[in-house]
Amino acid sequence: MGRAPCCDKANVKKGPWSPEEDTKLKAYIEQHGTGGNWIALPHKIGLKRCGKSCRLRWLNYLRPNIKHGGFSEEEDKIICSLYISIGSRWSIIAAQLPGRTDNDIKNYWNTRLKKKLLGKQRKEHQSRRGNSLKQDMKRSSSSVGDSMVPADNLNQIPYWPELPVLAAAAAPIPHSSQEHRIDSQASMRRLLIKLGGRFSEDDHVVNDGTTLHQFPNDLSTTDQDLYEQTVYVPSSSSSSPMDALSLSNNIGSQFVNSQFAIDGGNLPMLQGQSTTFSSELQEMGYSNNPQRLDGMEFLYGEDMVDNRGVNPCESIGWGDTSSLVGPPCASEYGVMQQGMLQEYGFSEMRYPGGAQ
DNA sequence: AATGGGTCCAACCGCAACGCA
DNA sequence: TTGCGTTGCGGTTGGACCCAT
Repeated sequence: MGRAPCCDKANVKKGPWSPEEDTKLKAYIEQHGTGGNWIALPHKIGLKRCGKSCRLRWLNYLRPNIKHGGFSEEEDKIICSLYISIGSRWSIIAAQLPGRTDNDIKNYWNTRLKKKLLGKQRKEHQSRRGNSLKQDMKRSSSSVGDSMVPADNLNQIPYWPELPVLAAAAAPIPHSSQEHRIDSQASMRRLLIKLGGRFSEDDHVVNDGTTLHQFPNDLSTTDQDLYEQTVYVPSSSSSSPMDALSLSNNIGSQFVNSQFAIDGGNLPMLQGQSTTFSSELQEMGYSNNPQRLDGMEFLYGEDMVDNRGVNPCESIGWGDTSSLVGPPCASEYGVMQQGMLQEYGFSEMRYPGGAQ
C-alpha cells in the first residue's frame, strides 16, 4: 500500500499559475504567513492547488527579493566552486546566493553553466591532446627503441600531465597512488584557479591524527576547532549525517570569512547521492581516463582506472568521496596518502574578493 | 511562412527527513 | 517507539520561445 497522496489530485489544478492565483497566495501569506501548514493553506484561501505547489510557487517566484536570471560572474564562480565541493545540493548552494532559489540555480547549472564548463574543458583538452599527440609522435619517431611505452600501446596510453618533480621522484611507477594524489592536488588547484580561486602557497596542512584539513597559517584555532569550523563534523548531539543546516552554516561561515576550503571532510555525507554528479563529471571529459579531464582529476582515484586492490578507504567514487583529502584510513595506503599530503599538501582556496 | 530542433524555465513528482501525537 | 502527516529537496518533464533551414 502506497503513501496517501498529499492532496486530492482530481480536484487540484496543475500547470502555470494565473496572476489571480498569484495575487491570492501572495496577499494571504504576506498578511497571515504560511500558518505552518502548506497543505491546509490552499483550502483556506480557496485555491484549487496542491499545498506543495503553493509552497513552490511562493518560494521560487512570489517571495520578496527573488532575483531571476542575470547571473553574475561572481555567482557563476560560487556555484561552480560549491558544485565541485558538495555536488548538486542546490538548496545549500542557493543559501549562499541571496535572492536565488535552488530551482533557479539548478536550472542555470543544467542549461548554461554545465555546458559552459563542458565546452571549456573539451576545448582545453583537445588543444592539449593535440600537443601531446605531436610530442608522442615526435618521441616515438625519434627514439622508438628507447620508448618506455610499447609502440602498439601508444593509442591506449592516456595523456599524463607533467608531474611535480617531487612526486615523480617519490613515485617512480607511473600509476602509483602517490602520483595520483599529488597530481590530484595540482589538478584541483588548476580547476579552482580556472574558476576564479587562488591559492596561498604558504597555507598549512595539518594532520590531527585522524583527518587532514587545510587552513591558513593566520588562524590560531586548535585543530579540532578548526576542523569544526571548516568542515561539518557530526557532533554527539547531531544524529543526522545529513545535517544540511550545519553544512550550510559551515559553508556560509567560510564565505563570511572569504575562504573556501574544498575539503573531503564535507563529502562523506554525500554518500549515495551523487551518481548524477559523477556521471556529469564523466561527461565533462572523464570517461576511462582520469587525465582526460584537466582540473577534474582530483575527483577520481586511480582505482577508477586501475582496479587493483580496491579498498573501501581508497575508493574515491562519489559514493565515497572521503579520500579526496585524506580521511582516516587504516590501510598503509591511507597513511601513506596522509604522509604525502602532509609533505606536499595542497592548500585551501581563498575566495576572490574577500578579506585575507 | 512553415517547420523542426534546441534552449530555457516553471512546475511536477517521488522520496527521505522531520516533527508530533 | 511507532506511525502518520508535513516539509524540503533533487531530478525530471512539458511547453513556450528562439533560431536556423
